Amino acid sequence: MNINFDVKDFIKKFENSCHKVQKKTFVRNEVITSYINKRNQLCILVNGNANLVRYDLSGNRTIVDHFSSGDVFGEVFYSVTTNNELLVEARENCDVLFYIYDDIRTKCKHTCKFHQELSDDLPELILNKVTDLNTRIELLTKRSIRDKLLGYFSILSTRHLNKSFTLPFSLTDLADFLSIDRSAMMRELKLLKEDGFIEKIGNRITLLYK
Amino acid sequence: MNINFDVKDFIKKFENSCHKVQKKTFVRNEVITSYINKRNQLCILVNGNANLVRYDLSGNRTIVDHFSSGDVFGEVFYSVTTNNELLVEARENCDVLFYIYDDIRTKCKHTCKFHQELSDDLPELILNKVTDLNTRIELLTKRSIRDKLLGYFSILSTRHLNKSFTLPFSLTDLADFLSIDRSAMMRELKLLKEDGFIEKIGNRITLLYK
DNA sequence: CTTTTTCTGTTGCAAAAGCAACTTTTTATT
DNA sequence: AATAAAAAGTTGCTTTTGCAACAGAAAAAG
Repeated sequence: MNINFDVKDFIKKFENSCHKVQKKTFVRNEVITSYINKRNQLCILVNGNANLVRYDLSGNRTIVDHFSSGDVFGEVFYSVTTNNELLVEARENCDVLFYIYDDIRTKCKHTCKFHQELSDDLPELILNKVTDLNTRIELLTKRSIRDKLLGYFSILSTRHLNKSFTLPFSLTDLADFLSIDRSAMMRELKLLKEDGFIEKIGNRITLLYK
Repeated sequence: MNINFDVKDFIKKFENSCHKVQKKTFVRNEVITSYINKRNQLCILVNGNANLVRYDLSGNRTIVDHFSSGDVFGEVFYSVTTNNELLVEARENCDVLFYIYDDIRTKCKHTCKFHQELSDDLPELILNKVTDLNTRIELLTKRSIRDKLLGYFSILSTRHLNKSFTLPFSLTDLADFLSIDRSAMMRELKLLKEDGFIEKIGNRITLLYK
C-alpha cells in the first residue's frame, strides 16, 4: 500500500514532528512486528522490503501482503476476528518508523503536527488499502494457476508501464502470495513459456501477448 | 459490510437530511448498479439482499461481496484498476438509498446535516470494509474446498453466536463466493457430513466439532 | 573465498478439483 | 393450482493441482 503523495516528504513529517514516533532498523529475516497483540501501532517502511505472513495450522505459509519502501502497515489495516498469527518479516535490512496510538479511529486531540497530518492522511491511506485488497481478491478468485499468474503479471506490467518487469519477491514467495503450490507454479510457468505467453529469465518476466 | 452503530438511526439520517439522497426499489434479479461507469454513488441497502458479482472472460461468475439490510456499498469501497464488469444484483426485492457525491475523499463543504454525518462516518465504514476484505482473503487463501467451507462456517457460527445457522445465500452462490466448482463443493459437503464434521438440512448447517 | 543456506527448477505419482450431464426438489410466476 | 424456472443433489470421467523428493544455481554468512 504505497502512499500517493511524496513519500520522502511524508516520512520527514512523521519523523520530526512527534516524540511518539520511533525509528528502528531490522536485518534480514527479523520479525518487525506481529499483529496478534493489539499493539496499536502504525508502521512506515522507510527502506527495505518485508512480507506480512500467516502460518496456518496445516503449516501452510501465506504471504498476506508485501511491503516496499514508502509502504504503510499496521493493525489498523488488518482487523480480523480470527486468531491466526500474523508476522511482518524483513526480507532484507529494513528501516521502520513506529507510531504508537491510543485510538486511531477518533480525531486526535494532540496539537503536534504529526497527529494532524496522520488524521488527515489516514482515510486516504485506508482507501488505498481497500484498492489493494480488492485487487488481491480478484487474483485469488481466479480459477487456475495460469490465470492467477497472468493476472498478477498483468498488474505488474501496468504498474511498471512496461511488458518487462522483475518480480518484487522470490518465486517461492510468489507461490505463497498466490496461495498455490510452488512446484505446480513452476510447472505452469514452464508451460506459459512453451505456449509463448511469456518470456522468463530468472525472476524477470516479459509478456508476449496483446 | 454492516455498519456498527444503529442501522435504523443511520438510515434515517441519510434519508431525511439531504435532497441529494434518492430512494429506489428493485425486484428480484434487477441490477441495482454497476461499478464500471465511475458513477460516484454511495448506496445503502435498507431492505432485502443483494450480491456484488463479477463475470470474467471465461464465463466464471464470482460473488465479490454479499449485502443484506443495513449494508453500505458503492465504488468508494471498490476501486481497482482492472476493467471487469461488476454488478450489484438484487436477490430479492430491495430498497436502496443512493447518494451521489462529487468527491467523497475530501471533507464535504456543504452545511447540510447529511454531508457532515457522512464525512464523520465514512472512515469507520471503510475500516469495517477492510476487516471484511481481510476476512475474505483469509478464506480464499485456504488451500482446499474443505478448509474454505469450514472456515466460512466458522465465521457464520461466530457471527450468529450459534453452532447452527442458515446460509445467507444459496449453495450455488456459496460456490461462486468461495470461488470453487459447485458440484465439487456439493461432494465435499457430503463428505463433511459423512465424516461427522457438520449436519446439513437444506441450507441450514450445524457444526459438530469442538 | 569457502561454506552454508536459500532459492530455482524438475519429475513421478497421488489426490483433489473441475466439467458435463442428468434427476429431483424447491421456489417463482402466471 | 399449474407451469416454468432455479436450485440442490449426484456421478463418471478428465484435468489440474499438490506432494515429496531431488539436483543444481545463486545468494548470504562466516
